[in-house]
Amino acid sequence: MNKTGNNSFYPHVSVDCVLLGYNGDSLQVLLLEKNFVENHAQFNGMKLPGRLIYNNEDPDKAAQSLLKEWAGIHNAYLKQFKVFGDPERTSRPEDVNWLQEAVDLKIGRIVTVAYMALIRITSRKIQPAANLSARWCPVNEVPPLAFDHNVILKEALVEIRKNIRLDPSIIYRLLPPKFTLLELRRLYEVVYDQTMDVRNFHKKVKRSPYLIALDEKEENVAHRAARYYRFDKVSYNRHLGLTTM
Amino acid sequence: MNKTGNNSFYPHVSVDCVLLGYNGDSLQVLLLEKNFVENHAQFNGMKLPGRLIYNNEDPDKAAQSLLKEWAGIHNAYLKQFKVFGDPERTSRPEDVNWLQEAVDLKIGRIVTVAYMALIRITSRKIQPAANLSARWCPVNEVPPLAFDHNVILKEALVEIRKNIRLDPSIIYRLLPPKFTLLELRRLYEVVYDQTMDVRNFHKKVKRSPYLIALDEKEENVAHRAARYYRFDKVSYNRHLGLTTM
DNA sequence: CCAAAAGTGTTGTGCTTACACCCATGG
DNA sequence: CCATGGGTGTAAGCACAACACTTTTGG
Repeated sequence: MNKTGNNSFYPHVSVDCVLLGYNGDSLQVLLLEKNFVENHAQFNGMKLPGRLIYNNEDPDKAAQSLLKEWAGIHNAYLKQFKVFGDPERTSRPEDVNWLQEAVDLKIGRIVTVAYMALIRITSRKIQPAANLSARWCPVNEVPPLAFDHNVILKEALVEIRKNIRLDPSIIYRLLPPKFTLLELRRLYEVVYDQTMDVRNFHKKVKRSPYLIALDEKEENVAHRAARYYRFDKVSYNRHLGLTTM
Repeated sequence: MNKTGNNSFYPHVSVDCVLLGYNGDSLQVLLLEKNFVENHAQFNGMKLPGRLIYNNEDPDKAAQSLLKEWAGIHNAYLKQFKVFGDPERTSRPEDVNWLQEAVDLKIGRIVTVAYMALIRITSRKIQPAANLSARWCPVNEVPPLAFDHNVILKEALVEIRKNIRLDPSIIYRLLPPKFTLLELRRLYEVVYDQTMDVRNFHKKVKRSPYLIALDEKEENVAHRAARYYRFDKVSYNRHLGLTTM
């Protein structure tokens, strides 16, 4: 191994973003579809949103701009979680073709910084872009993706669980401002992929000073109406100061 | 912001390693001294071990090789923990000079992947290298470092505490194979920078099935001799399977 | 016998888990 | 009146924090 004077072989740097969304039912990840024709053959495949960073761009900023571009959101929870730098990660033939199509550069290799983000899926449509279409895909039904993106996704899911344990506030980003305890519990069950006891769950969350019961209840439901709650950021931050040390 | 065809402005990628060592007394970090003369002025300063990655090198491998180079060790706990990619991070004038001295390339900017490693400081000497000298420095007495290395160090210390909570086995890498509970407690106290109650500490660690009491005791100490313990990896892994899910 | 560190037990508090029934509402 | 989910309490076990004295050893 040796340094050479030829910069073009030094790695390029990209960001990739595992954008996780919740629609009140299942956890989904945003995938982009890549379609292009090469030598009269059609190539199809999906990938995570991502791109090379610009000359003078902070990777964190690049990830933020991806989030804005694809989800139209600029204040989501967004966290860098790992670098994937294996020199072979972009060398599968389909992936090489895809790269040459997308970027008009001879790319030696790409070191990518992986981010994860959490957003609430609303009715608002995801923006489609130039030659790509975006769609939400349940995390359990993700097809084989380009590059090492299946690995990146898997690691993001492990990471997000750790992060929610350390900082429960981030899970509330997946819920509307007012929510019932059933909705909250469903979300926990989806994220951790396990069922939870109703009574214990209620006791647990009611201990949290930042979960505030409202006077409002559901309306027009064919059963006893559930109370709405909201997450209070101010109380949460106060509470955090007391529990972290 | 725009892509250009000129690759030389794309970021270079480096690895930096926060190598934490314990000598039975305090937590130390390995720093390299950089000395060079420019325009008849002497430049001094310290930095974390690190370098650009080679053309076809996985950053993880690069970090491993740093570890081997500076600590002569190849099986330490070594973990990637964050990327530092602010375009301005290498632009302080002293740092620019240093870079031009060390690397005969015009460096636009460097995105660095930060690693942390834990090792036990033994009597064995740290290898000095070509134009650099290495030395251990207590983490509380670290001088201003090159680039953003003070920030990297600070984040590594936060990160290592999180990691030890999630995986206590890594703390035993800082102790000799046989150790007393006093030694173990001192280490925890140093890492978490707080004193711990002796009795509660004993109760806690004795609950761990992977901490094994030996029949050996200290010898020639001017007080009641303490029992030696050892960490058992096999029991630990068994135990882990039961507690993580 | 003194100095220095080893080693040990109890109590209260709070979190976790397991487990079953009545209540409110709309249709 | 029935189907649907809302909402609640108790007991056992375990982790955690606070707190003080006796034991062993060498000098």
